[in-house]
Amino acid sequence: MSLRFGLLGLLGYQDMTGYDLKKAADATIGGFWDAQASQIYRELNYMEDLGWLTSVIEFQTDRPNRRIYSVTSSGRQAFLQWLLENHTDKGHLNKSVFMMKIFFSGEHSTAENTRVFQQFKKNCEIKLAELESKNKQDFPFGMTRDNHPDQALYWEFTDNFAKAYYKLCLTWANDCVAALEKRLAS
Amino acid sequence: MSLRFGLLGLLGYQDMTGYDLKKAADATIGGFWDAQASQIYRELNYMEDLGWLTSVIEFQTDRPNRRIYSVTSSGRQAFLQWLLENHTDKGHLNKSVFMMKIFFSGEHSTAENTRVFQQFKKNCEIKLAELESKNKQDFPFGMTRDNHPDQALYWEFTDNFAKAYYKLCLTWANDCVAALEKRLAS
DNA sequence: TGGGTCATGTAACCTGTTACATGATTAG
DNA sequence: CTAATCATGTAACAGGTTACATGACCCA
Repeated sequence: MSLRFGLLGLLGYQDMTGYDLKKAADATIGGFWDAQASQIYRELNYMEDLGWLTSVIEFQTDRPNRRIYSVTSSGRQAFLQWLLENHTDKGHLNKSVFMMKIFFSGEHSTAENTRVFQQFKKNCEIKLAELESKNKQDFPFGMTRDNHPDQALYWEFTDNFAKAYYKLCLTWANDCVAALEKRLAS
Repeated sequence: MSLRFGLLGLLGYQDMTGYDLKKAADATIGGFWDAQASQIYRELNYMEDLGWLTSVIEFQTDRPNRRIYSVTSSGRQAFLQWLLENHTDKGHLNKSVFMMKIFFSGEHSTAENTRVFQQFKKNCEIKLAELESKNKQDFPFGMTRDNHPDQALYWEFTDNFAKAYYKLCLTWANDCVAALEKRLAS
């Protein structure tokens, strides 16, 4: 349900194809939402049925044709309403498969779990590095910070959150490893 | 798919009914997994079909009968295998409706967004308080730390993560509010 | 010549959510 | 008297995932 509105939001910045949207989503909301191409096409189709989007086909000879979507006024309205609706999602930690596994990791050996944490740390470092490098570039498809000064501050907020999150993961994992080592020693 | 294994894990500590499991899940993995009773019953049913669980009915006169589940050896095996499988979920930030809304909040007024952050902070404080108070009690249904010394350390890890997460949320929200106020002033 | 990019989709599936139903007992 | 607790479920739905299919062009 939320990817739907994410797509509407992105299309509010710029008319795009499903293919473009996949890339735009990865570059913008990708830090907290992994959008599947198949779902994007399905949502676009559905929203066009609802009258939230219209599309035109751009014919190409050397490449596949492109279906370019634009938001209608009723689509825009639906988007704004969604933004104002009461958040049922309150930003809470939820559905973390990783935490589920950690919770039950007492079934493994201490040595093995140490390795799991080390791997986890590596993943976090990769994520952090991605975020840092992404930072320097602008978003694609005309979604530059200059073009959208009112939005850019909020883009930064989500970016800051993601960075702080992965830093937290790193320090937490370090603390866990330290606790495991202490246990091994005793 | 993961609730499935969460239930298996909990039943590994203690035979229980679906009703018990709902409470046990809330008290243990509730910090990062909100389990729905209806799904619990469905999963129990499914796992019994798979042969991962067996159940006996305890007849009661004054209250509804209780169907008590126990893990079979094949269920135990499936659980252990799941634990060892490569994590596809790498603990990454994903599917955060809240972040999605923040990302697009440039459409609102600065004043309104400040209120959103204040509400968010309140929610986080409530969550933190819950975690602090939960801390002092033991888990229900015989899942005490003394009974499960090997597991208790990992229970703490997930608990620590949840606490650190909500603290991070608070400082982040404070920073956002500060940035918004700075903008209002300029 | 093989893999990546461009570009769009379908189908089946799995997981989780929401709403509803039942009905006795007990505590405030 | 009323609300909560005990206890188990069903049905419909929504949303997201995985796997697959197509086919041309371009670069190494």
